[in-house]
Amino acid sequence: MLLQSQTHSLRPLTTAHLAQTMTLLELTSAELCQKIEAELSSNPALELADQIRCRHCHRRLAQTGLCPVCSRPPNVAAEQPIVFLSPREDFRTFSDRLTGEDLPDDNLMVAEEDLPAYVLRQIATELAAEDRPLAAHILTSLDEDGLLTVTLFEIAHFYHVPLSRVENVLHMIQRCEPVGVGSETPQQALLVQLEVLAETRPVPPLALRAVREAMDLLSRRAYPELGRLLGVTTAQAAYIARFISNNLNPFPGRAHWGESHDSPDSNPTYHNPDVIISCLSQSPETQLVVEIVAPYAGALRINPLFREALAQAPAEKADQWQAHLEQAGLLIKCIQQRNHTIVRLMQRLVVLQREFILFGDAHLSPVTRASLADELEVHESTVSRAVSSKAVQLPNGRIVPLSKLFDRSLHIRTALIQIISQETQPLSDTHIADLLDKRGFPVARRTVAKYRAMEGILPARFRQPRPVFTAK
DNA sequence: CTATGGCACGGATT
DNA sequence: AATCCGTGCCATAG
Repeated sequence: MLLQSQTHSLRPLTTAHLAQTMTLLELTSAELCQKIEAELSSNPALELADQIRCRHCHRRLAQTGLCPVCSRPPNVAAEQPIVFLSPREDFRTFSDRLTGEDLPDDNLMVAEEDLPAYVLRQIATELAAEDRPLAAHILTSLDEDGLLTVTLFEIAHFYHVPLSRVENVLHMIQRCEPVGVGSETPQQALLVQLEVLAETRPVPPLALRAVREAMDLLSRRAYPELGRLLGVTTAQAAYIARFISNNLNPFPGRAHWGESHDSPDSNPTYHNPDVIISCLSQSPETQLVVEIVAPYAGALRINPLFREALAQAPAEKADQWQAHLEQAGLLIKCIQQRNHTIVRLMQRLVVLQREFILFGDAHLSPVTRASLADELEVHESTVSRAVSSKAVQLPNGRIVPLSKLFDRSLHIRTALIQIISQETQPLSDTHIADLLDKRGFPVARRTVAKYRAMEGILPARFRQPRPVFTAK
């Protein structure tokens, strides 16, 4: 049976095709990258063409010419996002991005590249080129808890730069996911986390003092003493402590991701984003740029020499070679299809969740996978597969699971958080339910309790009777 | 007596 | 078909 490698049908041709497309769709870009590499080394029919780059910005491309950002037509509606495949292989290019300068340290390469690469990617755009060695040095000096093992002074001394510059770089790093990474002590990590957390949700004012002044009491769970020190009751002290342990992590290296703060999910793969969303400008009408990380896209092809050689293949090898050829063609086609699906999906999704992407949690609209599948005219399970286990990087640098864009209750939970943060006296669940109802979120009282629990907020009677004012 | 958490059920989602 | 989520009912703590 001949392989119709020229055919560009978007519809699966064979059951094998179908099955493989399904499997590929579930893979993370990093996993796909590994799979392709495995295939490349075992299958001689497959080869890697030269990388194509944009003539202007040198971004890696899937097709020749200008990248979609550089070539974008001048007047496009803001709602229309720019979506394109970005064939970068992330962890590979980690060293690429640092080069230009000499690498300060050999152990930078393989050993613990997951966490450093993950963090570096988040700050890559803001980081001045001359600060890269500093960032690299810091990131490669982390222990498994994500804490710094060297002093800033040593680094400054090593590069002969002012301490303040190192501090600046560290500050950028600390504010990346996992928040607090690179801190020198657990205490410092907690402080950074509090700072970041306070931007998106209310934080008990005393938590800051508790961390700053009473770390030892916190770790010993000495709540009565803690209460006395802070001038509040034991119950309130316990609440603070619980808030801290629920929402903060003194060892940022053992990261959880996103906002979730449940049990230590030791998901071993740090998440390279599969999709990167950024803004073209600061204005609220900005067009969004969506990069779909698709390793080797456009660079993978069937080795023409192999195809020629096949004609004169020794008889005993002919079958095997033919199989190689078919396998390679199939893989390429499946990858194309995977990318195509993801592009279409993101294209639509970004439009639907534009508000959320730009303005944060409160603006998430509850989109279901089913409804999206319907619009795209694909099967629900296709969307499900494409969404599961992938991560997306938002313009603000946060990396969250793609499934968060399908969260049905996040916007209600943020409304709830907001209500509680503004309460002058603790409101009962029933009362909160009423308030939510007035805002257009009809939820049962019982559900309020569930949301509270999810957010690590204690029941009304354990909350502070009235806001305690502290020196900020 | 009121406010909450636990358990379990049914419908929606995956 | 399996799972998740919102909700109602009931026991319990304050």
